[in-house]
Amino acid sequence: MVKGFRKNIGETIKKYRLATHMSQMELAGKIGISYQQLQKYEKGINNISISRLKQISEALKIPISSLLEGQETERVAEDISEYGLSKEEKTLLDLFRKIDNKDIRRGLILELKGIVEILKKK
Amino acid sequence: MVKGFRKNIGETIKKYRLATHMSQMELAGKIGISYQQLQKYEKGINNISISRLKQISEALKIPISSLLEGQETERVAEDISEYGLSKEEKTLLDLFRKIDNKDIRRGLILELKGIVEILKKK
DNA sequence: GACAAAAACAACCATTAGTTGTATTATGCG
DNA sequence: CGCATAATACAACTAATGGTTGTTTTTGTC
Repeated sequence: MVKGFRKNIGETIKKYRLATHMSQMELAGKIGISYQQLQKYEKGINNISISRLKQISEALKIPISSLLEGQETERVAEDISEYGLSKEEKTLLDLFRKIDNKDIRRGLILELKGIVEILKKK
Repeated sequence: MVKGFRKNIGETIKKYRLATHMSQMELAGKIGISYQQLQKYEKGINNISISRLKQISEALKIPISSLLEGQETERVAEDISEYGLSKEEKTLLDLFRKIDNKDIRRGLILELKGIVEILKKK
């Protein structure tokens, strides 16, 4: 699954391999697999594991990140602020902390439980 | 092969998962695999492909690089998971996160604002 | 055109990624 | 406490694929 992704990486590998004038056999030899297997990587037929990718990056003398180029998600941590809380969650917490009345806080928790309970049954 | 590497990544995944208060089931659900399979990733039993890692990083809302760089990211995750929430606050957040309906979440925030407003006037 | 070397294609096997099912361990809740 | 239920761990199995070798096709270059 997620084939397009795989293929992309394979092409990137090939690109860097050619850039250093290495044949499939050479590179494959360095990382200890058959060149036919390397072909599969480059063509996106087989999945590439992290450890494999690291070996390849070392053989090509480039950082892993170079092989991941174009793969990194753009809007990664867009709405994540400190402590791994989303803005909305932070707002919630900030408001909640302003409620100094214990009973009201308890009540709110109960209300949430109720809502969650109802939503669960749908 | 190259087991140690794999395991490290699994542990990093786990740390980030816990940091965002996600259960194995939740995260596994988001990326479309069984939670048992996720366990294997976290325990380093199964290899993790690049595409899979990307899915995971997206589900956790962190860049892939965070999962790749062993040590450095470990500490970050540690910090995240240890932010000082009271038990009550944690409960609140956990419940809030179970509400997948955006409007309901919004409504709750508004309600809190109202409550805070009223309390202020006393 | 000939000849190698490099790359593609194919068929096959061994490993494992991924599944479901069950067991165990927390975590509430009355 | 004691019971329920969520969360995690463990086991057994199967389908998929990672990886192999063998053969064909392409790509030079002399």
